[in-house]
Amino acid sequence: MTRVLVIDDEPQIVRALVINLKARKYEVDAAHDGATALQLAAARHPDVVVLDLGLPDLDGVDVIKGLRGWTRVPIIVLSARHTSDEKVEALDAGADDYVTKPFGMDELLARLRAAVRRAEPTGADEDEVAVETDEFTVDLAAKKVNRAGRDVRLTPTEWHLLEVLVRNSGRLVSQKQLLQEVWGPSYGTETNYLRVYMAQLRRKLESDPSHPKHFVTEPGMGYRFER
Amino acid sequence: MTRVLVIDDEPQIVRALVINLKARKYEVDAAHDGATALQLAAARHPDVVVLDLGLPDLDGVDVIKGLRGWTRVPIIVLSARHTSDEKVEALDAGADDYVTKPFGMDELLARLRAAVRRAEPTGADEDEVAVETDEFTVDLAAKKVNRAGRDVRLTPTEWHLLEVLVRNSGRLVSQKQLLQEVWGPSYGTETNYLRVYMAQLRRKLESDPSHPKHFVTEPGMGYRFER
DNA sequence: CCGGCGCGTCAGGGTTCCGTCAAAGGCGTC
DNA sequence: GACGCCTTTGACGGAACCCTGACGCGCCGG
Repeated sequence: MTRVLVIDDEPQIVRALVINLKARKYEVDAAHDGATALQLAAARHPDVVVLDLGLPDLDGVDVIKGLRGWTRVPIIVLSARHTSDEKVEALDAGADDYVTKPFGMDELLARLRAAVRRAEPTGADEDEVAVETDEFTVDLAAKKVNRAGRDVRLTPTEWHLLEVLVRNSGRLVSQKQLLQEVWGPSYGTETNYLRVYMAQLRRKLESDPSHPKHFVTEPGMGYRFER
Repeated sequence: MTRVLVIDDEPQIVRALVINLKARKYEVDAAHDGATALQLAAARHPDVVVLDLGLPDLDGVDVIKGLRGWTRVPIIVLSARHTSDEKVEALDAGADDYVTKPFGMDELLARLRAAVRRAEPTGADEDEVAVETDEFTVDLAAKKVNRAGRDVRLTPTEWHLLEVLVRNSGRLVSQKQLLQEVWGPSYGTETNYLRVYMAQLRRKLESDPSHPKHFVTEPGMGYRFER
């Protein structure tokens, strides 16, 4: 059964969604603030998330980023804001769709079906939450890196970079893709950023930073994380 | 480079889209009716499709179905119709997103980025991701070549050349086509480049580089990859 | 028999790309 | 306002890569 996580602070909207979804044989969890939402998502692993941007505790975009840190679950954003900027920001943060309130229930359900459908065949959203190497462990959900029993402190940018590499474990990630995912879609040529932060990651995580085993450089193409 | 197929019968909309997309380094094809659209999609394998529903020849939904018959390429629908029914129908037919006209260019571009982003890591718009021979394995998604259990390091040019040959596995690829795909459209006669890099590929991948089994020369014509 | 052509091989030199270090700029906290 | 942390930027040596020219070989036609 498809599991949906609904995040909204307005009870009547939550109720309407829950009723409609349950009637269509979805399994539904609901949260009314960002913190419980992130917690619920980690615990329940929903197949799709419906997220209202106007939450009491966290900014909606931060919720998106929090989710995108460790999962590719489809996120459909609900919002009362019609401005283009809001939409662009949410979509670039990692949302899959953006629906403005008031919305038609039929349309939302159709968008939800579309989101679930295209997520399906990739198979396991259960792409591990923790990745281990012989030297350190990366916990994507908890946003923690452990090395020799001690937690390693990473800056936000370091963590974001690590995240992208680990999520594509084994695959080559092009410099452009790294730049755009970490620094934003308007970046793509500032390869010096990559050099600096890759050096910092290696210094913090590799046992011999000048001869990296896990963060491999492919000259002229990009970087690759090997466990 | 990301390839976009724009389908719309209104010239001014097509022009606006093409200009904006090209300015952002997308490669753009355009069609003004459904028949040529389907043809172009098959020939060019776009990474994302922008489709206007009001076409002169075919119904928009039929175009969606025609595409969905053989590809999972993201489809973003443009339409002047605001009714819920239209949206539901298009989305359930296989569209990924639905934008009503008039639309904000920023928003459309953001939705386009979102569509491309989530389609990316699954890798294969192509059928096969990994190609095996008796001596080595080419993983097109991870950009990895494995031979006798060990990863083979390829330079960007070597990899690019290998990619073109493997994607045309079994077929003869002309020297001109190889040169243009790897070195750019303005090349076509510099066959010495091919000789050098083909030699390097064979040295790295063939068990007997001077008697190649997989990278076959067709004198005067081009090269062929045989698995 | 010999010259031309296409292909494979090799090695050098110019250029690009990467790792490293250091310092300046931005931002929030105390 | 001073401090600390993080990000951005610039500079430099060294490595990796790409282009280039030269040479040898086999094939074919003159």
